[in-house]
Amino acid sequence: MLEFAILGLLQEAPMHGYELRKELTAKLGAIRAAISYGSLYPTLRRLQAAGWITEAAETPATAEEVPALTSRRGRVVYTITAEGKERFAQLIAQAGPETYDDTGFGVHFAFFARTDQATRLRILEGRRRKIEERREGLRDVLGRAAERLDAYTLELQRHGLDACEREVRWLEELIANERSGRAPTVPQPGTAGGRGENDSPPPPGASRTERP
Amino acid sequence: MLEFAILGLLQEAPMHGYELRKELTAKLGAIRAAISYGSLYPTLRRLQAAGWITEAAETPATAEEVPALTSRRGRVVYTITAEGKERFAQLIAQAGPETYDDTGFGVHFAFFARTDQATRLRILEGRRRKIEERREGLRDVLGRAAERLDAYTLELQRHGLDACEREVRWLEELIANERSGRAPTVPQPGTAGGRGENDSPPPPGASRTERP
DNA sequence: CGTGCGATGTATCGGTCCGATACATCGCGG
DNA sequence: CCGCGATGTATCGGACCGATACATCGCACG
Repeated sequence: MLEFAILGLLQEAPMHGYELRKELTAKLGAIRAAISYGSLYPTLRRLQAAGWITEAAETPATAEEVPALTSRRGRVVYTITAEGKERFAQLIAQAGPETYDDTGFGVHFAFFARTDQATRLRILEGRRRKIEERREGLRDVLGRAAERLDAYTLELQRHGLDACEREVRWLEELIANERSGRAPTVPQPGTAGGRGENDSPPPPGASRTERP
Repeated sequence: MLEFAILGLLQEAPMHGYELRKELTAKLGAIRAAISYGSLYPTLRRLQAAGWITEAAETPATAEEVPALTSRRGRVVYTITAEGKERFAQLIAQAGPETYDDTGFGVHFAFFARTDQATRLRILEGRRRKIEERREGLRDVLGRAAERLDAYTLELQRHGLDACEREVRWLEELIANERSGRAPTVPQPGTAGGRGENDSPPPPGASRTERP
């Protein structure tokens, strides 16, 4: 999952670790708290070993002076390679069952702008199916096993069931929008600034591995 | 987290691993998919090593016959010890920051029937604070950084923000109920059977480590 | 009559990710 | 001038997951 997110982000610009974490947190803030460095740095090393990103120590370019004095620990800037872009495209195309769990779906959704329409539709429907199954499970428990559980546990299930129903409705809307070929619309310009002119998704069919 | 859940469940009845997993899945179905055996069995071993549970091979009692023939691999039944109950009570009393993340809160909430009212209140308020912070973070991103993000990412944040607002409202209700000393009421007797006579929480102050 | 398949049941292994921790530099306000 | 918060890189132990292996039981289907 982290691998996917990093490859996706680095296609927008080269970054160093700290920056990567901040961008990741901003982009995925809705689904996970904050990426730990304990996962980030090992993953970066793994990606580099696989040849999907390259690591370049940041030197002040044309400054051969002050060579060893204090030896400022340079920031390490990571850049995605052509193989890395291929890998990212491949990860999108695969979209196995882990794509439908909470985290996996969220991360994939966050990079829908780099995903072709057919795959977007497939992922949305896979997620919907999964949530529907969870919903049925909760309904079963609330219906059949209700007397075996205490009031708090039941309340938790009820809240979970509500969230499931809500998400299914949300997914239905997104799927309908997707089928009609439109970008996700802004239904409520209500509270926070509903400025509408955002990136529109790439035209369906275009591969779109270059950054804008 | 798993440790806490296992100790909580085993206070209702001794169980073997498979059963434990099923009960765990039923009780926590709203917050996590299913506990993996890859976590369950090592945790059971850890709990046993710490002396919080005991392990007993299930023998057919008064049946010394058929001693070695086919040697049916007996199920292993786990029982909580007095130290285990103490440990559980201690885990409830601590309630650190990890109690407020999604999983931690869910698990603790599922065992609110074994938690005293003061702690329930503390956990609910801690959770509310945490969700409010997440909500503010999402509002910031949607307000300030909106033009830097694509339409899909924004839609994800909007959905996340909605979920936060919803959860805060839910928590407010629970907190109000808790302060008024009532068990969680059933607001909607709508769809699934709203049978009301469940466990009521233990009287505040009572230690309540015995099973009913 | 057998045979295969789904439920029950215990268990390990590799890998991902988190939380705590350590350490260093920089700019700014007190 | 001193501390403190932001920036920045990095490791370590531990929790948990997903895949896998293996064994028994009962029942439905041929």
